[in-house]
Amino acid sequence: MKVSHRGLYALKALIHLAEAYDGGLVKIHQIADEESIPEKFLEGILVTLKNARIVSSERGREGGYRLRRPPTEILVGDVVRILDGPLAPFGDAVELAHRVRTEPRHGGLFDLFLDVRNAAAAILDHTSLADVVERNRRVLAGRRGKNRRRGATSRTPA
Amino acid sequence: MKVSHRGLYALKALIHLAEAYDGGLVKIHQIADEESIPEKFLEGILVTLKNARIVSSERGREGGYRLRRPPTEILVGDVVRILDGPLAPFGDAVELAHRVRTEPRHGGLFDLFLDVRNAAAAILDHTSLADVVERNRRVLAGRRGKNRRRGATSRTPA
DNA sequence: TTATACTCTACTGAGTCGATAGGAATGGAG
DNA sequence: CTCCATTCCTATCGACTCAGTAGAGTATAA
Repeated sequence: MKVSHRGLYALKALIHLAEAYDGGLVKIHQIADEESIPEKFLEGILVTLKNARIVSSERGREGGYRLRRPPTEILVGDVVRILDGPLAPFGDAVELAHRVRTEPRHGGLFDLFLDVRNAAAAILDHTSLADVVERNRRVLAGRRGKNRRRGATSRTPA
Repeated sequence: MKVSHRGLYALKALIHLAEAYDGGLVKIHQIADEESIPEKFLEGILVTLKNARIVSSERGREGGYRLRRPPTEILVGDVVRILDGPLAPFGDAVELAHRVRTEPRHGGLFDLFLDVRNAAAAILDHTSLADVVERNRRVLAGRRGKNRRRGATSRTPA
């Protein structure tokens, strides 16, 4: 699995929107400015996220973008898949499972890749935008405790 | 992290050499044939592996390739890094650690990526070619037990 | 000396990636 | 109704990577 600049920009933009979730619409220009993302490039990324129903938009003078669901319900794994494809290091989970069965001499190799993709999925599919925002704060505030908070609905510190 | 066809071919060729480890030299032609890899393409891959000191070669009539170290001492993680670069989903471990510290608004995001790369490394750096050969056999022979056998050098569980 | 095998360099055609340009559609403000 | 800020769409660009090929060069055993 590889995360491109596009994918990184998308995540940064979504984190921005997550932080502004209760504040209504946010304009592309503002996101691009504060996150140092080329504005025209971000345009295309947001359209992709809109088609994937992650964000919604309104046009015209008072337009802008907002998250379509609360930040606790948008998983990093989904975003990565939309922008950069499957989490697996080679092909996708279905193809890997297939090759485990059909390539007699190398079943174990693809099975190993499947383990890697499952390990990545275990992390990214259990981390929501809200979790990342929380983690940003934690890292910023000294980050002594190498705590692993899990779950889309995580709330409590400690 | 992304494993290219090149990386996959390399691993298949190395597994081939691991199985023939006690049998002396193996010719490119033979590997290419039995593993269905374009011969000229495999040529270049093996030179890369030779420069990385994973395999050694001898020229001339009775030439060929062999592993430079026993299959228990060659880790899949090393091979992937040689052919396809760092295991991290973005940049490498050093860059990620640096950005955790220097991007105040998104430290948590890069910290998350670091978790993913560590999860991948925990698997691939504890699996040797010998482990993969063993796993191939296991998968081939029914593969009921979803056992995780670890490498001769393995130390910590994930 | 010759056949066989590895070595090296260069190249190609297709595709991806980050980024930009220019305009069309939309909707609020005056 | 007209302006204008904003999202939306398409097209293009240059640089780069990737899978694969071509061909000449070098070492070695028989």
